Amino acid sequence: MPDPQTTAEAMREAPAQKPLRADARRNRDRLVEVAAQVFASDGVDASLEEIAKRAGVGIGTLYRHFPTREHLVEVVYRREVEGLCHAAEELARQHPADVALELWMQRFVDYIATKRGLATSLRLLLTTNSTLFSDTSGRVSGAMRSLIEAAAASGKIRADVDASDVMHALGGIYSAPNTPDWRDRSGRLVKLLMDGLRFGAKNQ
Amino acid sequence: MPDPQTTAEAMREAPAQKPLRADARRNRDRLVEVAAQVFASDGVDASLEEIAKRAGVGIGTLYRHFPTREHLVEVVYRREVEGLCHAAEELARQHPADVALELWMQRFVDYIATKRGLATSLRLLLTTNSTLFSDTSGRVSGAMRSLIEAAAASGKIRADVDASDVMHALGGIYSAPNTPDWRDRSGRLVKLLMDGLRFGAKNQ
DNA sequence: TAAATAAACGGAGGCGCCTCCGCTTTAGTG
DNA sequence: CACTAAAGCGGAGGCGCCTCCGTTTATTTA
Repeated sequence: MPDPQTTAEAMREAPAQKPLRADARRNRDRLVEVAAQVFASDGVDASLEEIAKRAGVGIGTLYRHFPTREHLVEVVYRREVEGLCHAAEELARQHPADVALELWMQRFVDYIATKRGLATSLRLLLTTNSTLFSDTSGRVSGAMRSLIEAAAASGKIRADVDASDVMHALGGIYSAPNTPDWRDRSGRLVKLLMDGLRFGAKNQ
Repeated sequence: MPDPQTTAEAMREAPAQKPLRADARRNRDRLVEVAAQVFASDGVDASLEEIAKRAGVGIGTLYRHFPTREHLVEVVYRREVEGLCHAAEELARQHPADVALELWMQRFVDYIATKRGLATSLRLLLTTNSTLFSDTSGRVSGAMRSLIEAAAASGKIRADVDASDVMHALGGIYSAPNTPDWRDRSGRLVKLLMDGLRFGAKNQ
């Protein structure tokens, strides 16, 4: 019988999946990376055979790692959300709190922009897979909350704002129609929002 | 300029579609009929080529009439709802009001049962296409309301029930798990519901 | 290092989707 | 009825999906 403590911990951390063989791990990572690019440029209905080819693996390998298109999309999506949240920490480290917040919101908006085209399929995935939804939206709003609290604590923005309100304000971007000047508009929206947040702040 | 009244009426009745040529109409009807059977037995992911073949037409013909799978599914679905509502009138004509209600509810339940397997795809279609949802649910609840009101008016069931309550009660069927004795269960549910409705009725 | 074995690879093949366009049929017109 | 234009037909063809299994490769063992 195996050491119960080790087993239990391993189970909690990585549920029942032994480490992949080196080549398998390489191929898997490569596939996710390529898929992220291809989905971004061609949409989530892009050809999986194309993705396999660009990743330099056979279609069979793709299907072994990701039994359905949705599996692959989910992994890519989670990775992107992770990147977004990681960027929040990075920006917080390298800029004054209010600037970090502004830069991050801009990046968030850009990210949403790239997802607009995929909205239908992605919405479907997010409604079907409720775990995915709660995980990712929790991560994102958590990142935003940290940035806002830090900015408020430093006195760079007013202290009386609620993170979820700001989240909703950014959400207004969704309702904007698909005009060509979309990017500019959203950029202005973020600036406007920041002005509002800075208004009446203690420290400058 | 065309006669405005004729135009307006034609527009309201059949929005901008001139009558089909005889052969086209024949093929279209045939396709819908075959599709209904095939969807029922194989699910809404059944092969469209199979449907075309069984209907004795080329795949091109199917696609001309129904540009996407969803179009075809929608037409089939509307037809079935129509059938269900028509059955309500028919039953009302041929049976005492309470019996008509009971028979119809049984039929409704059976109908839902056949749709259980398709639930995911159908739910998707119904959430995507909100017109379809409101049209059909309106039709169905209307049919039910008529039956209930007639039964209440004739004194065969109590007069203090609300049609929407009964609708909800039937909806409880959805929550039942996919056990093998599903049919029997739902049959008993309908009987139980009818007993409740008859309890304390004026006329027997 | 060599052999053994378990893990992973990859692409052929079969099937369904959907478009495109040359051919057929229908519904008017004289 | 004969003719014609418009409407409709249909299936070949190209592409993507996904499975299956013979071959290759990483890891373990001796």
